[in-house]
Amino acid sequence: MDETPIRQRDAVRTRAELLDVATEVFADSGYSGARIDEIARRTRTTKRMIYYYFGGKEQLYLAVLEKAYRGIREKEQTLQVQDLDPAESLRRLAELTYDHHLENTEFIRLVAIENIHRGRFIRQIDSLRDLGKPALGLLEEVLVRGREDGTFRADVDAVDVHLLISSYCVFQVANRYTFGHLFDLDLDAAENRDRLRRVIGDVVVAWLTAAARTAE
Amino acid sequence: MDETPIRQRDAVRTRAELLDVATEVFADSGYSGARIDEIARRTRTTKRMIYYYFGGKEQLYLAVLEKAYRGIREKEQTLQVQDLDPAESLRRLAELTYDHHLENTEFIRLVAIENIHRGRFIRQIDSLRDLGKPALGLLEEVLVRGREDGTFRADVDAVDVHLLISSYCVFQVANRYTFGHLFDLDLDAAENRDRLRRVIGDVVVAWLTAAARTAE
Amino acid sequence: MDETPIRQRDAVRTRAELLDVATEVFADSGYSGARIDEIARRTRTTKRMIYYYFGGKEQLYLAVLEKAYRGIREKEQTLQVQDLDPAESLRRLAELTYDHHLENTEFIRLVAIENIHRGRFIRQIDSLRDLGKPALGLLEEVLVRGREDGTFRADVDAVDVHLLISSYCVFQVANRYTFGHLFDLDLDAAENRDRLRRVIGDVVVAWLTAAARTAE
Amino acid sequence: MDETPIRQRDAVRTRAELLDVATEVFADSGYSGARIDEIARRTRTTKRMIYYYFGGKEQLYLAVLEKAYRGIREKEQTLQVQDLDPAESLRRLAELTYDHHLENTEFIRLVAIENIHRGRFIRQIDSLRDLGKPALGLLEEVLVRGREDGTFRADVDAVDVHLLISSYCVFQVANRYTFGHLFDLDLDAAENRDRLRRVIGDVVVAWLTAAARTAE
DNA sequence: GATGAATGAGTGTTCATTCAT
DNA sequence: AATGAATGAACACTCATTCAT
Repeated sequence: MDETPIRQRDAVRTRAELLDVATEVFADSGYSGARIDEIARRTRTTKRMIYYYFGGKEQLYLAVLEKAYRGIREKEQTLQVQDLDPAESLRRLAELTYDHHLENTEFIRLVAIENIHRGRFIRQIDSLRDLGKPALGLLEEVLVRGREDGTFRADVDAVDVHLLISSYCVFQVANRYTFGHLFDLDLDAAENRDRLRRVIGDVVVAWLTAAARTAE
Repeated sequence: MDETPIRQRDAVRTRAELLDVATEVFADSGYSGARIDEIARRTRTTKRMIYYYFGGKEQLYLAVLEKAYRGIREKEQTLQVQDLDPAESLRRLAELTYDHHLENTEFIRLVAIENIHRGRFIRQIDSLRDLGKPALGLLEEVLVRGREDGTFRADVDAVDVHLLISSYCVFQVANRYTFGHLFDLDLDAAENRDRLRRVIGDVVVAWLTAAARTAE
Repeated sequence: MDETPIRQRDAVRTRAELLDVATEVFADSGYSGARIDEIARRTRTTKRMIYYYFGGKEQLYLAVLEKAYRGIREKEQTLQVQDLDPAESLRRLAELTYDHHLENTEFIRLVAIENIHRGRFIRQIDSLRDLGKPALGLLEEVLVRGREDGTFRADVDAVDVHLLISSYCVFQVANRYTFGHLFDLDLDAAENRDRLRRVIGDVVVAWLTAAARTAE
Repeated sequence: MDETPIRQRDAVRTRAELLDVATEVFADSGYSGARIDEIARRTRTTKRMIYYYFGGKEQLYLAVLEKAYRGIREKEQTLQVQDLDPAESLRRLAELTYDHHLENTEFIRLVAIENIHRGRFIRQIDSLRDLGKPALGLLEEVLVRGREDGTFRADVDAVDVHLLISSYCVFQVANRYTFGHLFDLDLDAAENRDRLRRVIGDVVVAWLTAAARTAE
C-alpha cells in the first residue's frame, strides 16, 4: 500500500518528530523561551534539519500552532450528545468540554502563549480563521432543541454559551498555577475535578433554564 | 515637610519609573522575550540601574509581579455592594469584576505569563501566598446574606463562584486574540461589552438562585 | 593520503591556534585577568569560536592546563642519563631539569596560577592525576644504582629528591621578579645561569653522597 | 599616652581593618580576581572608604604588599642561632625558615601573585628594594664562622644558600596544590612536615660541608 | 571628613541563523 | 536530500570608579 520510498518516509518521520518535540518545547517555554537547540537535542536529528524542513523558528512555531488547532478540532467533532434531552445535552457538552480541556493542557498552553503575542502568529494562518465556528454547530443544535421545547431561554447566543464554557475550562488549565498559589486550591487535583466539572454543568443549565422559567 | 534629600527622592522616583516601564515590557513580551536593554532605553536612566536597584532581570520581574498583585488587590478592596439585595449584589460584584479585568489588561497578561512559567516566580513571593483569600470575603458575605433570606442555594462555595467569575473575566482579556480570530468576535469592542458584562451577571445569579427555586 | 576534508582540517587548526593563544594569555594574565576578547583578537577567528570549540572560559583554561602538563611530561621522557655513573647521572638530571624549567617559563607560570586557585581546576582533570609519578621513574632508577654501588645514602626517597630539584628550578622562574627586586639578582640573566645550574647539581650530589660517606 | 582624637583613632582602625581584609582577599583571589566589593563587604565600612583612604584598587594592593613584606622581615629578625656550631646553626636556620614559611602562607601567596604580574607592583615600592639583603646578614655570619673553622666550603655565596632554602620552603606552600595532585603527597600534612623539614636541613649541611671534606 | 547614589566600559555568554559542500 | 562548521548580533550581567553633597 505505502509505496513511499524509504528516504521520503524517513523525511516524513523526521518532520513529524521535529513537530512533536517542538510542540512540547514551545508549550513548555513559550515562543521566546523555546530554544532551537533544545528542540534539536530532543530529536534524533540535528538543528540544521529544522531550517531544512521548516525554514526557521517562526515557521516551525506556525506549523506547531496549526497542527495543534487542527488536532483539537478533530477531537471535538467526535462529541455525541444527540440522544439526551436539551438540558442534559447541554450539561453533557459542558462536562465533556471540561474533560477535553484537562486532557489537552499542551494545547491550552499554546493558546495562552499565542495570546501573549497578541495573536501575531495565528493571524498568519488563514486556514485557522473561523475554524471555531463549526465547533458551535453542535451547541447551536442543542440550544435550538431547548428553545423549541421551552426549556431554554431564547435570548442567549451559542457563541456566548461557548464563551462561558470555554472561559471556565481554559482557566482551569491556563491559570492553574497562580490560582492555586493564591487560593491554595489545586485545580488539577483528582479530588477536586468531579466537583469542578459538575459546577460548569450546573451553571450553564441554570443559566439557560433560568429566564425560560422566569418567562413562564 | 518632606525632608528627604533630593538624591534619595530621585532614587525613589528612578526605582518607580523602572518598575513601571518593566511592568509594561514584561506584560508585552513575556519574561524571556523582555529585554533589559529595552526597559532601560524607555527610562531616563541606564540599564546599570536595574542591577543597582533590583539585582537582575529575575528580581525585577519578581518586583513587577508583586506590585501588580498588590495593586490589583487594593483596588478590589474598594468594591461596594452592601446596600443591595443578595442577587443584585452578586450581579453587581460580577459586573464590577468584569470591568475591573477589562481595565487591567496588563495585570491579566502578567498572570498569563506567570502561568506559562508554571508559577515558578510567584511561588518565590511569600507575601503573595493566600493573597487571594481576603478577596473572597466580600463574596462570602453576599452568599451568606443570600442563603439566609433563601434566595441562594446553600451548596455553592465562595471560591467556586469566584472561580467562575474570574474564568469568564480573565478569558475576555487573556484569550481575546485567539478567540477573536476563530470566532470573528472582538471581545474588546465597545459594542460587545454591555452584553458580555450582562452575561456574567445573569449567569451567576441564575446559578445561585436555580437550586433555591428548585428546592421550593 | 590525508583525506580529511579541508573544513575539518581548518577546524583542527583553528582549535589548536585558539589553544596556543589562550596558553599565552592565561600564562600572562592569570585566569581572572585573562580576557576572552583578547584571546580571540589575537586569533584569526572570533571569540564565538571559543564557545564553539571549548564551551567557555573555564573549559578553555582546562584544555590549556591539560595540554601544558602533557607537553611537559612528554619532553621529560626524552631525558637520557643511563650511561653515566650514579653521581654524574644525578647531577645531569638536576641540571637538565634546571634547563628544562628555564625553557618552559610559560608552563611554570601556569602552574603558579593554578596554585593561586588552590588547584581548583587541575583537580577536575582526572587524566592528570598521578601524572607526575612516571616522571619519578628515571630518578628512582638512578637512586637505586647509587645505593647499590654504595655511592648514595639509602634513606632518601625519589619524591624528596624530586621535590628539592623542582623547588629550586621552579623558584628560578616563578619567583624571579620578587627575588630579583629584593636581592638585586637577575635569576634569568645569562651570566648567572651556569653558576645557578651548577649549584643544584652540587647540592643533590652532596646530599645523596653525604650520609653514605658518613656511614663509612 | 594616646592622645589621638577618637575620630582619628577610628580612621586609623578603619584603615588597618581595610588593609587586613584586603590582604586576605588579594592573597585568596589574586589581583584581578580580588573584588573591591568583597573587601568592603567583609569590613565594617563601605567600599567608598577604600577610595577615600587608599585611592583605588592598585594603591590598596600596593599597601597590602608593602605591609606584608615589612611584617615578614620583622619576624625574620628575631631568629636566633648564634650559640650553635656552624653546621647546627645552618641546619637550624634552614629549619626555622621552613617553619616560618609554613606559618606565613598568606605572604607566600602574595609573593606568587606578584610574580604572576612580573613584579609590576613591587617595582613601584622603592622602600622594598634590597629589603632582602639584611636578611642575608645572619646567614652570612654563619657561613663565615663555618669557613673559618674549616667546616664549610668557601665557594658558596650566602645568596645562593638563601636561594636554595627559599626555593624549597616557598615551594612547599606555593606549589602545594599541583604537587599534591600530581604526586599524591600532601605537603601541608602534619605527618610529612618533620621529614620535609629535616630534608632541607640535611641538604644545606651536606652541601656546605661536602666540598670542604672533599678538599681535605 | 564622610557617604549614598550613580555609572561607562567592558565581560563572559547565548541566540537563531547561514555557509559551503 | 542532507549536514558539520561557522558566525554576527545581541544578551544579561559585573567591574572599578566618580558624582554630588
